[in-house]
Amino acid sequence: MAANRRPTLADVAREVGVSAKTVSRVLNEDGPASARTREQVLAAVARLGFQPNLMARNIRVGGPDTTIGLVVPDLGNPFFGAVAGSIEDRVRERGLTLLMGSSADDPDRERALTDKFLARRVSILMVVPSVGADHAHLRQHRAVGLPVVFVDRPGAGLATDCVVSSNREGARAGVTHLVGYGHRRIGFVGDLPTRLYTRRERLAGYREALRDAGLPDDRLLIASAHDQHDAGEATARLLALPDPPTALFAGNNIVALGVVAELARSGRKDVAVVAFDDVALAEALEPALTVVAQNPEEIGRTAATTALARLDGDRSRARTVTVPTRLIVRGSGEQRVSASA
Amino acid sequence: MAANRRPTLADVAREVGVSAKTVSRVLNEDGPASARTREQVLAAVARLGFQPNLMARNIRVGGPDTTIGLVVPDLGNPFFGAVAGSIEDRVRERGLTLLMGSSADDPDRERALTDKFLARRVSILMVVPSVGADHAHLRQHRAVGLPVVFVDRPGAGLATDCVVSSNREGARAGVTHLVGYGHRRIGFVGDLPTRLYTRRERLAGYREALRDAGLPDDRLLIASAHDQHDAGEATARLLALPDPPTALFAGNNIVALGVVAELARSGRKDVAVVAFDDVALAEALEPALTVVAQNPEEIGRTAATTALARLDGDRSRARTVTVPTRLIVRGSGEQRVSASA
DNA sequence: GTGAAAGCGCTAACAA
DNA sequence: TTGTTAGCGCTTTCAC
Repeated sequence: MAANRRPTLADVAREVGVSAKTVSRVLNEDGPASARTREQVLAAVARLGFQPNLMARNIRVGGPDTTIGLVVPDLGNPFFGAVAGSIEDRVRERGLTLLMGSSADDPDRERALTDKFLARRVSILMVVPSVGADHAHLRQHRAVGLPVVFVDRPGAGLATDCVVSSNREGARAGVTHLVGYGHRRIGFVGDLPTRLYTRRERLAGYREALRDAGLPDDRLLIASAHDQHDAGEATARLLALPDPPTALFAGNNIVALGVVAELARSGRKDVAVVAFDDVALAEALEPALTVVAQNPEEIGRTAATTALARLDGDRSRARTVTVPTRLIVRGSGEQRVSASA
Repeated sequence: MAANRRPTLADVAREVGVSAKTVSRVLNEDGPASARTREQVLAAVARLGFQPNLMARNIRVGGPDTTIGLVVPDLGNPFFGAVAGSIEDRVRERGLTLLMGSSADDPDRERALTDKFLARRVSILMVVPSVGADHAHLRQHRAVGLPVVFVDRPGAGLATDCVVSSNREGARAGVTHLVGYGHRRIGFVGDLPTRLYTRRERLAGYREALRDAGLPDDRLLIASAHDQHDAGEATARLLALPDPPTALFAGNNIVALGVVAELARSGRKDVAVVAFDDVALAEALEPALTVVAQNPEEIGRTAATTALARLDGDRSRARTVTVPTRLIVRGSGEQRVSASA
């Protein structure tokens, strides 16, 4: 019960009868040390259960901490989970540890998190920027050598490295797939807010595909949803239109869940669907869900690689890397337009 | 380009013409400060873009760092993502930040992560323990006041708080559901390794349900898989048995994906299924997937609440909290046994 | 091969 | 209301 304090370097030194510096030397394999001393020190360390205080070390050494700060909108979203896992894989070999937080797409929460990360002197800062967040304040940190990377979306007010999916091209390919099966009225169910980069890009890709096909862009066919439930309702509303869509394009993984669930609920097998971002069990649906798959592992890896290069002194211009998406045709896009139209 | 050093408290103090302590006071709203001084300090802080070094502060204050270390097997698994998000939600109000890492269920990686977290003097340590990991080394830290909580599985070699799902009861309820529809040969597809706590508990629940129903426990009906792909193959093997199961129980979310995908691939609608842990789109499958849903949010919340109570001085005995599961009947468990048997 | 002293950036304790 | 001194746990620097 005695809240005994943790042993320090000095405790170990005292135990062995050497100076603190000697212990430090042994532990960091810095400078020389006699075999005998080394042995004694190591024994004492084990005996006392000494664990060096990394914060104290960092303070003295002055360099950045061996952590990497990552802000995502939602830890529970599998897409961001996959990105985070990929980042971790890539930076682990460099001894970096992940400091993570979720912003809920709230600029204030994002700012609070990045401020905390900066106060901890993270080695690298990665952010999935929230709509409305400004990142001008990060400029000074970047200037002092902190790599800042935006992930999934570009940030505002700061020119720095950025890794995104090929949202526009992907959406265009997905919608073109639907057009190819004769659909002329294709609904778009996007996420919110409408100013969200991914939403805008994917909508733009949708519109490009329509234009390519000479189809009109009917605003009535464009819906939005915050979450899976809303996406289901938006789907129902679209299908209840006087002149309803015969196909739907889902703007992200969460929306896709809602769209697919609603079609299943209402037994509408006649509506073609393509979703942006892959979802679990897509291939087990009937029909199996055709998707524009993102590559979260590659996004994470690229972001990490870019940041590490900066850490190693890469001073080249900020670049935006676009990670390709891939149309995975599984069937749901192939419902032909019925004669009713 | 000049890798100028970051401003320190002393820089701010010099800029204003006061002592470092005064700046410290203003920033921490410690002690008094004249309106004028406060104003000047704040202005200088903004002008220099000063951000206090949290590590230095922590070192001096001596308490634990305002971080919480969390080790999960896989950041990309939505179950652990949901747990992590829930923990973060709960501890954010206390100003704690998440330090996260994935162990890949490897005891060495787990140990490396916990050691790093301990070296950072985390306020709380939460671990989803890997099979084969020993946690005796954590005892001394717990003794010094560090709350240690095992999540999803009990740890070995250390009696401390633990939060788990009602694995056994849940599995039993799920299998009983299948028994209720006349199934006498029910396959179990579990995860690996077989020594995994959740695997063993769920298998035990499965066996209890069989025993309750007076059904034999046929070892041939028990399969294992590491990942989704393997689970699909295991499913195929089970169904290819001379006397195959008419129903399957999937032992976790990943296995469920494989089982369901394989049944879809082979067009086997006659096989009943119940899965442990909910999966996205379960309700959109045909038939919709009946699951024993876990409650990752509640698991995370409970783990966090328990740990915070310890931080606040709760010295009561270590307790294991079991978070209830819930059978969500959606249809896939209701395929009746065909006459062929 | 080892140690003493100084200092990293910050705050506790005591003055003034 | 403000400043001074000392020291958190560690490493750097320089001496021996």
